[in-house]
Amino acid sequence: MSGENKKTDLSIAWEKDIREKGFRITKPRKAVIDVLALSQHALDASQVFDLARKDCPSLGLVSVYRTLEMLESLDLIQRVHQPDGCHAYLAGFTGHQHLLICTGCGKTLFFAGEDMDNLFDRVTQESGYQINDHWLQLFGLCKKCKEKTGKRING
Amino acid sequence: MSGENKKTDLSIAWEKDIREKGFRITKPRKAVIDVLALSQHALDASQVFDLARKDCPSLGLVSVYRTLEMLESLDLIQRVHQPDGCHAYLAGFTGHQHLLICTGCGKTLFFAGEDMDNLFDRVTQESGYQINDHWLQLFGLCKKCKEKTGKRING
DNA sequence: GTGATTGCAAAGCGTTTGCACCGTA
DNA sequence: TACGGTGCAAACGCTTTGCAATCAC
Repeated sequence: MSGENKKTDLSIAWEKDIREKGFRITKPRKAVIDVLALSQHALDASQVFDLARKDCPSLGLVSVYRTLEMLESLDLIQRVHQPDGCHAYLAGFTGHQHLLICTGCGKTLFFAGEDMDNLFDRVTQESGYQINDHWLQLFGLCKKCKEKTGKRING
Repeated sequence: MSGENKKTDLSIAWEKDIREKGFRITKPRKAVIDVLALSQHALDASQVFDLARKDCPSLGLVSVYRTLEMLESLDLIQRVHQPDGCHAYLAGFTGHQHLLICTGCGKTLFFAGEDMDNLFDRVTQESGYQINDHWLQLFGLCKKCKEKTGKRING
């Protein structure tokens, strides 16, 4: 489960990556990067804005959008699609989405799914399609949210 | 592969369903229903609007939105999430998304994926999450689009 | 110093709402 | 006939763009 990495390392690595690509590290960008690198939740622009303003009160929403765009183009974050929206971003790019998302609190983990090759082979044969990419997302409740709903009458 | 059903039957069944739920069948609704029931592609509001206007020139975009909302609430269509957007709708509700989408022409098929239980069990044990729902989407090229890109230098 | 980056304000775009008229049942 | 449904126009919210001031390198 790579979603439990130490995230401080991640933001340092990102800054290095960003510099090497010719972009500058600024205070607004640092604030946005820290928020995303530290979070295990998919966050939308507005949520990143609110959280990052604690570190950088002068931050503008526009800079959040522009930083998200940059980080996505560098494959440092990816857009996450959920039933209630597709405008949230998550740190950690794996090339394709293998996500486990808690519908209670939004906590998100990546997982490996190597044993899907059989399914892909079968669908390829049955459909005649050439499969190039895939998304696999599981929705459920994390341990904490499971306990909460178990203890309450109306979760 | 249920994506290859006879779609004319589908729109008749939908109209029955809609009437039974207390909604009226009107010309604008018929036009929208026919477009969705006949299409094997996920279509967004604007695409449905353009296609349905051929049958019902007076149709307004607002009615398209309202009809899409109604059909989704009746589980007759579902929203499809793709890398380039999540505002398209597809006929045929399966309870969860098991889709095979052509990135060339957008043609979409449903497929069965029963043999994913092993994966779900494994992820449940490793993560402690209680998995309630899942999306599995494959992206690739259908037979026709595969041939096209094979024959052209720049597809 | 210089050019990338910023925040603000305004524009843009897709979607929703208010309302008077229309058409189905 | 009654009221659900319609199209238009306006409102709305999120996102992008234009621009002068600012800041990293």
